Amino acid sequence: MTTAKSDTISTRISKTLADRIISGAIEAGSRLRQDHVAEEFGASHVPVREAFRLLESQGLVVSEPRRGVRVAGFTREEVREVAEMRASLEALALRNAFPHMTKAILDTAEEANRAGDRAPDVYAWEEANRNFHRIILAPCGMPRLLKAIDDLQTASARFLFSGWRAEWEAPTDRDHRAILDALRTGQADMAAAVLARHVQTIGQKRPK
Amino acid sequence: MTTAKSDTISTRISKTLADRIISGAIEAGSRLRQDHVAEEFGASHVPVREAFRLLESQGLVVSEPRRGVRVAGFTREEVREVAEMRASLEALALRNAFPHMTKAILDTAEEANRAGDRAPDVYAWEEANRNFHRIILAPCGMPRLLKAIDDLQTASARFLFSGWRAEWEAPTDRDHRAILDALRTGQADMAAAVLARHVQTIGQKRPK
DNA sequence: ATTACTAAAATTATCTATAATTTCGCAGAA
DNA sequence: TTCTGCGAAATTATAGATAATTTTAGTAAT
Repeated sequence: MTTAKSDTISTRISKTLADRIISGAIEAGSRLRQDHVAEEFGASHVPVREAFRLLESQGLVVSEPRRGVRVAGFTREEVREVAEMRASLEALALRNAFPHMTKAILDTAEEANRAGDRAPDVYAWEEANRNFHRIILAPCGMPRLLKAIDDLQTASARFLFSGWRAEWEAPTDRDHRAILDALRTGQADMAAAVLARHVQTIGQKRPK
Repeated sequence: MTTAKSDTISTRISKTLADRIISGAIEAGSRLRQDHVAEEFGASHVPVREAFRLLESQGLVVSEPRRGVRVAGFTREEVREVAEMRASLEALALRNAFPHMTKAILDTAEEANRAGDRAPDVYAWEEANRNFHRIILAPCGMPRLLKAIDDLQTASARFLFSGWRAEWEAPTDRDHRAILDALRTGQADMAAAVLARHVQTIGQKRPK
C-alpha cells in the first residue's frame, strides 16, 4: 500500500499503477498511453516506458510491439493458473522454510493472522493475509522463489478485489491456524499440503 | 539461438545479451554499461535500458537503482533454487498437459529426444533437451506457467554451459524415455514424479 | 447500408542533449 | 603504511525533440 521510498521515478510510477490495477481502479483491457501517464506524473515518457516493463514482468499488463500496453485481463482460466502456480510454489517454499522455523516466527505469523481477523475491509484483510504467507515462507531463504510467489500473490489480490468474491470468508483463517499447528508439531509435509489446498481454494470461489 | 525477427531494438539487444550471458561469453558479476552496449549496437541507450529490464525480469542480470546492472551470479544455492522451482512447476505443467496429450505429441517428443542423442556438442544437446521439455509441457495451455518455466530453463542452461558439469551424461535421456513410457501407459503421476526428480538432478552434478 | 480507401491525428519508439549521481584516483594526515 | 576527504571522470537517469507506425475519421464507390 505505502509505496515506501523508491528512488527512481520508474519504480514510483510502476507502484502507483500497480496499486490501481490491483484495486480495480483501472479495469482490465484498458490501454495505458505513455504520454498521458507521463503528463499525470509530471515526467517524460522514458521512465513511463520502463515502468510498463516492470508491470509487464509482474503480469499486470501485456505489451504488443508497436501497439502499446494494456491492462492484463484475467479469465477464469488465468485465475486458476495463478492459483495452481501459487499452490505449487508456496508448498515448495514452506518445505524449505521448515528447517529454519523458530517459535518467534510462528508467533509473528499468528499475530498477522489475528490482524486479519480484526480487518475492517477487504484491503486490510488482504494485507494481513499476504503478511501471514510472507512470514512463514521467508525463512526458506530462496529470493527468486519468494519474488515469484510475491508476483503471484499480487495477481491473486487483483482477483480478490475484483468483486468475483463477494465476501472474504472465515475458512481461510481456519486454514492458517491448521498450518501453524502443523508447523508447531513438526509436520512439515502436512503443513505444505494444507497450504497448497488453501491457496487453491482462492481460485475456486464465485465463478462470476 | 537464432534470435528470429524481433521488431523492436530493445528485444534484439536483449536476446543477443541473453545469449552471451547464457553461453558464458560475459561472465557472472561483470557490469554492463549502457553507453558501451548502445555504441556496440549502434543505438542510443534508451532501448538498452529497456533491454536491461527485460533481462532483469528473466533473472539474468540484477539492477541496483543508480548503480547500473551486472550479470547475475549463480551460487550453488541459486542453482539448487532454480532446479527445485523447475521441478515443482514442470511437474505441475505435466499433470495439466496430460489430459491433452496425443500420440502425435509424444512422437514429436521422442524425435526431439533422438536429436539429443545425435547432438555433437553441449549447445545442440541443450536445444534438443529444451525442445523435449517444451513439447510435453506445452499442451497444458497455461501461458504464464510456461513462461516461468522457460525463464528457469534459461537459468539452468546457463549453469550447464558454465563448465560446472564436465560432460552431459546419458542418464538424462533414460529419464526422458521413462517419462514418455509413463505418459504412453497413462501414468500421469508417475510421469510427473520422474520429471521432477529428473530436473532436480541437474542442480546436483559437479559441485564445482 | 456497407465496404474500401485515403489523409489526418494520435501514439509508439528512438535519438540527442542535459542533469544528477556514483566511482575512482590521488593527495594529505594519522 | 593505511585511512580519509576532495575533485575529476565516468555512468546512470531523465528531459525534450524527431521519426516511424498505428489508429481514427471521413469520403467515395459498390
